[in-house]
Amino acid sequence: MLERHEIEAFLTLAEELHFGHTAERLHVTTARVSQTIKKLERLVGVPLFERTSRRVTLTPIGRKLHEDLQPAYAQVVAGVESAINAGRGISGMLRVGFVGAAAGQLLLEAVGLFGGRHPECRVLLREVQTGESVQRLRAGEIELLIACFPIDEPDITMGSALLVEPRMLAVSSRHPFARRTSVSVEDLARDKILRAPCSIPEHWRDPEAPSLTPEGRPVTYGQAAETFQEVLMLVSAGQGVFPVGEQANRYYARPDIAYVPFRDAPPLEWGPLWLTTSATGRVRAFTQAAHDAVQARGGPQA
Amino acid sequence: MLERHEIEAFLTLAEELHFGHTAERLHVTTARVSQTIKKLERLVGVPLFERTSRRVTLTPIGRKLHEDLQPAYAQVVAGVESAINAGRGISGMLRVGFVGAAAGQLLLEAVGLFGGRHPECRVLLREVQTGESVQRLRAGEIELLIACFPIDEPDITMGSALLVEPRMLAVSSRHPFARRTSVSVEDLARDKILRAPCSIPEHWRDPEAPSLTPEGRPVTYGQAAETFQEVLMLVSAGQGVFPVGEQANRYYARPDIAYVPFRDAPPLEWGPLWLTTSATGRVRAFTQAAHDAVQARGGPQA
DNA sequence: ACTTCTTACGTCATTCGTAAACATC
DNA sequence: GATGTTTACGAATGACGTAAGAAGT
Repeated sequence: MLERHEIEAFLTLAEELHFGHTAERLHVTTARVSQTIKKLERLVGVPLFERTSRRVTLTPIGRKLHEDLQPAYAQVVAGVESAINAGRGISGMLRVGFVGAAAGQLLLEAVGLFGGRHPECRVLLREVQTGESVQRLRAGEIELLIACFPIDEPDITMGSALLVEPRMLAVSSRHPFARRTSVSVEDLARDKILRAPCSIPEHWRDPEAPSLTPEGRPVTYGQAAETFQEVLMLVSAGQGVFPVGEQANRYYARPDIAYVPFRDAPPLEWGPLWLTTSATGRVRAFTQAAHDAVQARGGPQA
Repeated sequence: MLERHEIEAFLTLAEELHFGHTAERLHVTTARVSQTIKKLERLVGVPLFERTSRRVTLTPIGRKLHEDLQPAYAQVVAGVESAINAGRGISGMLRVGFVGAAAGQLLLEAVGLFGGRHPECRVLLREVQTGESVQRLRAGEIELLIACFPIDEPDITMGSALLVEPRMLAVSSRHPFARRTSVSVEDLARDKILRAPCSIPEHWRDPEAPSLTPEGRPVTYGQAAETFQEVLMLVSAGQGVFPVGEQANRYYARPDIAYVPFRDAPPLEWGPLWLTTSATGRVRAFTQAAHDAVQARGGPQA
């Protein structure tokens, strides 16, 4: 079968009908065009062009080949370009999912910066619930997810943190902890912890005894919830406690919920997450914009 | 833009979803497939395949690219093949070389059948000498060669046998064997064998000891000859013996030569040979006609 | 432990440009 | 003789296979 340079030499010469112009368009020498065409003709078995040093014309078989090849090859080129654009390009649409309200303001700044840099790419923001966020990525409903780290899945890549905030524990306002000024990780052993995806970082747990606190107290888990509102409802009902970030205090302040800071928990990190196989130009450009927006504010801690 | 080998590697892998099978189909190593795909993915910017050492699957962008490329590339291939068929198709002229007189009658029947089927294609018959027959093919002086099998060249394809005839040994009429009613392959060790291309089938020889008979007797070779007349001259002069087909008895009967049948040699096969890269429509059509002509007679044995 | 994909490296084929020859007007 | 195509030849890119390595079942 034909090599790329052979097809392109043929198609270009069939258009230009001039070896010199063809060579110029392809950025090669005329000698090369001549040899390439000759090789093609050896393959096909008959001349594709009739040529004197004054005029080049297509033979009947050459004309037929051009008619067949030209649209087909254009389609090949278009397909590849479409793939490159999908993978590397920064246009079309980028669907960004976000969990909760915490990263909201941040996200708006990132969208603004990204939109200024890449006006030809629309951004669609969609709220997703914690429990379904990863499926949404995998299903291709969103290309990028802004959520809290870490998500320990082999096919998902985490970007750099956009927001780093102290941990707090959400408890019912009638809970004994509600009057504390701070709690410890060890206190988690003293009530049920409600379960929601991404609620408890893996490194809080001993890998060999995931149900123990760092000092070895047994931890018990309560009911599982899919959305943050469900969690708050269960907390309010006294069904358990739930570790959150400081931002919850601002966006989810409720009289029936108290947020008590941890004095010894590592901070909670929020940032971009995407399928490793879908690290497209759009995704990279948006995470870059988000990163830059955060740096402009003074970093993810601020 | 993509090179041919890149497109084919991608399309094949997208079909096979297995690097090993892909490499086999493309006649390259798996390492090459891996590198080619990786290069493609660098170009597109995202993975096209998701792979572990156990499973290979298309990513969404890979699937899209396959859907775009597959039909387009098939059209390119079809266009080129159509041109090749038009160019080297069954019209114009076909030059057929033949070795010796043995296949002469057969060839005439084949030409007659072919001419009836493809009146727009002229057939030029040329006698070629054994020693030069393959060069004539390679030089493009003939497109098809009717000679005796096997010719063990990597770039040459053998068609199905047109004529299968018992082996005989050509000896001088003064040779002791001349009075025998038959000879054995083992008798070859008792005189020098004259050398000519395609005289001794490979399967007569032990691959690890090609100068031994099946039972292990040493075989010695005499002078080399380029044409059959040269061989007969040397045989007549008592310089050695030479294995031939039964037809030699008919077309090359001479008082100074005796042809003694082998009682234990595999038969000699005659048939069409062509450059694998030049299996043109004309060549295929002619070999088909020759095959059909032989079948009409009752097969190659008759 | 085995299969399968990836990486590293040396070798070789093929494309490339330069330059001169050739053909046509 | 001017313009334009073909042939010849040395240089360099890059595609290839081998072999060792990594990863997953």
